[in-house]
Amino acid sequence: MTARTLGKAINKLKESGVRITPQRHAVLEYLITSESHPTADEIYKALEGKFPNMSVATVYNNLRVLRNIGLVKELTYGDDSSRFDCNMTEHYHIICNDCGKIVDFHYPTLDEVESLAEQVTGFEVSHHRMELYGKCEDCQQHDSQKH
Amino acid sequence: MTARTLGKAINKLKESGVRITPQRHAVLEYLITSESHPTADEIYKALEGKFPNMSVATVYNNLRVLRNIGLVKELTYGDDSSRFDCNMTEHYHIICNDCGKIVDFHYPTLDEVESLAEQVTGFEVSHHRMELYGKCEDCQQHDSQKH
DNA sequence: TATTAAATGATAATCTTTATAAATAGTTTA
DNA sequence: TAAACTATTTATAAAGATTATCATTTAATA
Repeated sequence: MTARTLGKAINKLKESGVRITPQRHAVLEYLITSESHPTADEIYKALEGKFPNMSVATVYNNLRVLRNIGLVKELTYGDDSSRFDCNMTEHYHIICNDCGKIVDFHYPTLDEVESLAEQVTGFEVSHHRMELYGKCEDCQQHDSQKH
Repeated sequence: MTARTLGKAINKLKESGVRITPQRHAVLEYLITSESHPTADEIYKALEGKFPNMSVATVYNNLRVLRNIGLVKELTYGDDSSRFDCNMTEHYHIICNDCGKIVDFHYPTLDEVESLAEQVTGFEVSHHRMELYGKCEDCQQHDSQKH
């Protein structure tokens, strides 16, 4: 399944006229196979075995390229590093306040909020972002074990 | 009205056992009177007339204190500087992609999303954030004038 | 007013991300 | 296939926001 996804993604790269370098391929592959939402640094560290000479800038460059093509979404949270998400089906995220885990959360897109906002504010709405925050099940268990 | 708000805020500071220094008072006052959502640096620059010796660190320190007490909300957006919001009534924000303007947008809190997320993910949800993005009326006009 | 803990100011440090520029390597074309 | 053309990579410096450190100052209160 991920192999197929990777193939599709690479086709999209080719169509966009983007060169497929080993480093780029590896970044993309890592994003697709890892089920997580890694930071640029995590990707960098994960690939330094294969590419001991790879620069951090290369990771950032490739993430920007992938994002511009629309293969990757960048999740930004204040000071912390951005995280990158390769799952392009529409979904929201829920984030653990304690351990930082990010879990996908499917919910119908909030179109009605967007249309109301257009009426009220006069903006032309392009998109929205929403995240939920809370405590994940693991951290809830850790808590209950302490008491 | 803002005078009253400022008074209330200062009472809350006193109750919390937080000292009211001239700098802290000025930061709070600026946040309340300015209808905008300033960055730390904007506050710093706005107050350097009154406090030529004030350190940027002082602005950050005070913003952290005010946030911890619950008088101020920090709005974080990736790389860009955080913005600080003193309007503690529940509301969302809509942000202009072109000029960065942030406008308050009132909408009933999305409680049903939170409760559904709890069921689906097993998280204990504490809160959520949502922002809308688009083009504000000013920037729409600028565009139409160009064509 | 004297005391004491908290806050300030100056500065250095940290951390993420971007810019720069020379070297390298895909891709295209002859 | 080899040469040529660029995009990409690498290494490094730089930028920008925020935090840490620590000596100095100051607000609160007894």
